Amino acid sequence: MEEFATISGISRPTISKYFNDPDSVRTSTRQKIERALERYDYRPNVFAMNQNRRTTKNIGIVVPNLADPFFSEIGRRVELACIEAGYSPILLSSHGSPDMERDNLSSLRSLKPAGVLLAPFGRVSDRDAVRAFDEDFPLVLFDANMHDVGQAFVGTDNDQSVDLMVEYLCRSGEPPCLFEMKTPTNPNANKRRQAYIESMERHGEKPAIYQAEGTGWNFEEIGSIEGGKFLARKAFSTNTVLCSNDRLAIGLLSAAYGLDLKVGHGAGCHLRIAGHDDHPFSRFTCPPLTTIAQDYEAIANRAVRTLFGMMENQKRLSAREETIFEGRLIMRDSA
Amino acid sequence: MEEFATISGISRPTISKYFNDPDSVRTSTRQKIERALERYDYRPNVFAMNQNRRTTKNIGIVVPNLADPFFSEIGRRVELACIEAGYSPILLSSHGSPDMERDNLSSLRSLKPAGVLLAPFGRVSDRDAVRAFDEDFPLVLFDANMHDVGQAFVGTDNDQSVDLMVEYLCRSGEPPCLFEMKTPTNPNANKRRQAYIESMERHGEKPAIYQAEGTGWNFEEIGSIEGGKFLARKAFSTNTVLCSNDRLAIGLLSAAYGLDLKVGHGAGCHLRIAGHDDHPFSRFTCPPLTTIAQDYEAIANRAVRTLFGMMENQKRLSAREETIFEGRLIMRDSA
DNA sequence: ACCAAATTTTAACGCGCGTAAAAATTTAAT
DNA sequence: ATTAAATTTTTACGCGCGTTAAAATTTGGT
Repeated sequence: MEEFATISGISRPTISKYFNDPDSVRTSTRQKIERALERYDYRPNVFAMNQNRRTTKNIGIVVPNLADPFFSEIGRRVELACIEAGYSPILLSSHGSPDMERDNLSSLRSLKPAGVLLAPFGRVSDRDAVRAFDEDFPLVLFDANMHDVGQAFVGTDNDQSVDLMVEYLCRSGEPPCLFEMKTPTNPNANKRRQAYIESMERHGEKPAIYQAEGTGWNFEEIGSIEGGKFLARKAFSTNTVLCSNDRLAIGLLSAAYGLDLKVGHGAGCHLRIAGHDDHPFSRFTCPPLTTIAQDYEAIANRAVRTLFGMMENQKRLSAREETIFEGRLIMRDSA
Repeated sequence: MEEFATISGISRPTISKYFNDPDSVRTSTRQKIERALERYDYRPNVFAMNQNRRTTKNIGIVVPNLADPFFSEIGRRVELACIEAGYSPILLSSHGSPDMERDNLSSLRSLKPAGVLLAPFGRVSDRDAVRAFDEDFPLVLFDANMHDVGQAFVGTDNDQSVDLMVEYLCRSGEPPCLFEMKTPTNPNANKRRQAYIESMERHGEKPAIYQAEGTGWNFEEIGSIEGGKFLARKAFSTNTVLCSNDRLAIGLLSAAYGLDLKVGHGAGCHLRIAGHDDHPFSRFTCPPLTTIAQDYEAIANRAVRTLFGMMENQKRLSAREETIFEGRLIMRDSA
């Protein structure tokens, strides 16, 4: 920067000021700098900049698992929303491990982020670590809530969305049973189970829950193998299976196909299968998957807006802010 | 660090040495430090560390589009391989835009990465930017090659893999036509087309290529809509369609399902569909997709190994090193 | 041409750490 | 106990930039 200051004929502090905000210097000097910039490709070191700035333009984004298209999709949107606002997002995946979530938060500290968007694991997250982080930085949770942690939460209303799906399934055929993992990896699974039970009872139906063995993030495989066992044994009590998420549903669709069970809501179909989340590939399953669409765009935008709002008002929000968007029913052919 | 040095009773340079390599200090002092560490949660600022170190532990990883499961899968493996080796990978997605690829490389510079793994866009990458980066840092290309750029390339042998698939399809039924995008986003598409043509000629068959309109990264949608048009018009010259990649194939499967065309290699099937890449979800399509498996694990590991090798031998490799792994034929039900 | 306001320059310090050189200390070996 | 080798401490500088305060300059208005 010293060098560049010399050859551009401007003092270093002014150059520094320019890079901090080009409009903060006189037009004539700005032009001088920009002309020098063309001849001499100089770019300030962003980390050295951040070392002294009280506030950086860095935004941390942490998701549980980028290999899950749901998170890669919502992560992508959040990232783009930050870029659009002139910030430098850094997207970190915890690779399915709460330990790495802690590590990620920890390494974000050195970045001095202006704010952080976290989709936590939920109950298995390191509560103390998240809370400690929350003390030091503006923190917005999304997708999965954690009681009393983070200044704000943005997500989907599982009660509403599950109820909507149950309502539709009841109206259009047999009431659904629920297919989920016994020890769910997805942090929203518990809420959905609860929502399913309550909704069924409201509809005067008896809840029936089928839980797949297996742990980890290979939901399709679990859905296919464990769900296939239920199908083969004809264990499901109804012909309508609501899956806790689309990836399980995709696995179950695959198992049904292998067993020559025709899935769909039309005549001659053996089975209806519905999912939740509107996974990017759900439109292309065979048959296309009836599911609940989470409003990715709205969640991403609101989470980012909320964070930016917190960043502007220096001090913490007076009250924790929870925003939940309604899910939309996407009727396709599978149910 | 000054503070921590004081309370641990050790001088700052020694503390610094400890964090650089715990084994470089005497056992007794290491224990003192570690005991102090327990009482006083101190962690050095990694970016301040990197500011002066001639060599950091940072590894940059750049992929074209994390929303594509192929890249999120291989990115994930590369990332984990780096972590395992004690490095700090940072995974960047170019969101489908060559401009952002340039930006990503540019912002990686400030990180002073010990090395970078890049899956470039190929022809549409900013050749000069990549080459300039290559001058300054150890750079390994993977997935897509760029002529004479990067010190090494690791990928899949498209000639071999496509030939293998063509061979199988010819032996087991009608020879395949090729379904691809007219202006392919995937950097390997051109190689695969060429490989298809040559392989067909070697087998004494006439190549037939069908190109879908549309640009961007929504391959499934393009495969479904454009591929569906070909199917509806019965335009494909054979009953066997080799898709340039699995995502197109997934779209085409979906279109076939919608048209009530039974896909598979068994009796009573109208159509065979094959893909390429062994996309993480190809096992769960209906029917499961016959495809070519790229050896993700081998590619990821070799790319990382190669990079580490380059990082150890300070100077550049004498010759550019290209490693290509063979694809494996995965026979499932779709073809 | 003169003055106040706006801007830039000069000079200097700080961030959180790496690193180098010389001096002091500890350790291991004879 | 002596000595040499290994480590640690002291001291000081540097990285690439932000930031501040005072001094110098430029600008706009009249």
